[in-house]
Amino acid sequence: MTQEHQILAMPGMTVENLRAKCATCSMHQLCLPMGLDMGDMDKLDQIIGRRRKVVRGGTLFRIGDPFTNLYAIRLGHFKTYQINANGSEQVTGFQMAGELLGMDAISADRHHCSAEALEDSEVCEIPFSSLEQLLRDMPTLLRHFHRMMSQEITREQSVMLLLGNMQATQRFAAFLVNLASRYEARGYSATAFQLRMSREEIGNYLGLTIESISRLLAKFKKEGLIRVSNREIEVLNPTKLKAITAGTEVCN
Amino acid sequence: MTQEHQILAMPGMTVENLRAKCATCSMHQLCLPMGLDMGDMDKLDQIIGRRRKVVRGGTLFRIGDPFTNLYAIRLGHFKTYQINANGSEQVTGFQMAGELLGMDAISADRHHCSAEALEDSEVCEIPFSSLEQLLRDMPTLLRHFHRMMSQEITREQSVMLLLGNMQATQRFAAFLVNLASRYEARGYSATAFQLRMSREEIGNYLGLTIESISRLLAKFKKEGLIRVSNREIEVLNPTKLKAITAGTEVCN
DNA sequence: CGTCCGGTTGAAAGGAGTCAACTAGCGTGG
DNA sequence: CCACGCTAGTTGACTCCTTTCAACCGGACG
Repeated sequence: MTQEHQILAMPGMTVENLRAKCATCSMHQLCLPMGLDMGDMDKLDQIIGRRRKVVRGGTLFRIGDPFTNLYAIRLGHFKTYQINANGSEQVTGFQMAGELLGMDAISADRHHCSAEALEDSEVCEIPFSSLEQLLRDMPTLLRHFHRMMSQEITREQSVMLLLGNMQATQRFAAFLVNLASRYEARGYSATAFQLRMSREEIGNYLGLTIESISRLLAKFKKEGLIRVSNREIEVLNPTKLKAITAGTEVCN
Repeated sequence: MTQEHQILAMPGMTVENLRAKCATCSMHQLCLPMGLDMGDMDKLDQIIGRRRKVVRGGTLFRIGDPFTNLYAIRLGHFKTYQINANGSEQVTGFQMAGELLGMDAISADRHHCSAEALEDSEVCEIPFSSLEQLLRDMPTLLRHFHRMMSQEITREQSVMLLLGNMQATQRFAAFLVNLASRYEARGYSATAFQLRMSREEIGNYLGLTIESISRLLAKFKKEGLIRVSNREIEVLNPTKLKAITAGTEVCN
């Protein structure tokens, strides 16, 4: 059952309603499966601020910016990164349409990372103070918001696992498997997709160098696991890729 | 200004009140500086469940356990860890008195990591459903809760940075500096403390082997940065340790 | 007194990084 | 339209940091 089907299984939900709502803001895509009814959705609509386009390479927010909004990605891809004390970057994540940005900023009212668009993108601004007010009257939304924050925590924990005790091959396999499953959850192909980020950004995220990524790509290609052409990826053997990720298959 | 001073600067707060409240649950220590008044504190008291003692080596919760409670550490130290698909552990954090455990479980109603006591410890159970109910009526608490979740996100991001682009020496320095600052924030010495975790657990957390930790300890000792005796640590040169953490000082 | 466990130290091995040369694709401007 | 230069990516050779393997130490405990 795809996410769309889950959404349509909601009481009172029609394809037209769904289209109309989802067109407004990806926050709806996030909220619909959680049991929000149409009345709740309308209230949510009212607090959602303006849409904002961000061109490829443009920044949505920077480290240190005062925190006022969360951002729901409507369209496109982003990366978030931190800057080390010595000036070096660390990519902390890649986000796609339907995901929420800026939750790390709540703790200190300042953004702790920067967000940059990997392609021309569009977001909805969600003024956090309005959202928090709304959360008080809408238990379902409150619950959902907490789930989203918690999900971000678990996501980061799995990256810690990746960086903490996986070898290069396993890390890269895990990266591809993760991307594939996220595209699949959004109704796109899990076996053919485009990398929106550069080799350098992938390497930075995985704690590897650009050369290592290049070599791993070549290796997977040689072993018949994937087909690669520039940033175009086709997964030929998802099972084995998952086995490598799990550490079942020892890759040499 | 220490945390205790901040707390005492709150209107209507006396040393006795503070003692009484903090004795009940470390959640109060967390909440007091955030502007909760005494009435709010009492309401919080009412939902806080039983205290629970966990002996050294005992587990508070395990991966896969159904999620019902958050836990505020009253006393002692814990570690949280995940299990990889191939069965290997990854320590995701060390928690001390005054910190909150279990927030990663909200997203899927199951715990995503296990929590084990590093010494005889005590926690307060906070039934999450009651807490969420209370959050609706107490904007200050709601805000505070969101801050705590967000703080966990930023904490993990800094671990990602540590694992993603720091060398062994820098990682270990960062680990010590982080511990020191947390003890300081709790009113303990920032220069002399005891490691509650084994070399193995430190290594696992930092993505290094037990031997590497041992060597780094010896190295820092030789360079006059610290004094070590078993698990007793004394920081002799905090400035240089911070410089190594920051990557300013290149350590050889 | 022997054994076990946590920790230390040394020597060798290996995986990823660094350095460097090279290729391909793409936009610009003559 | 082609040449040029720029950027992103690839590939090879070598280096180095951390791991691995192994021996050893010392305190706790039965």
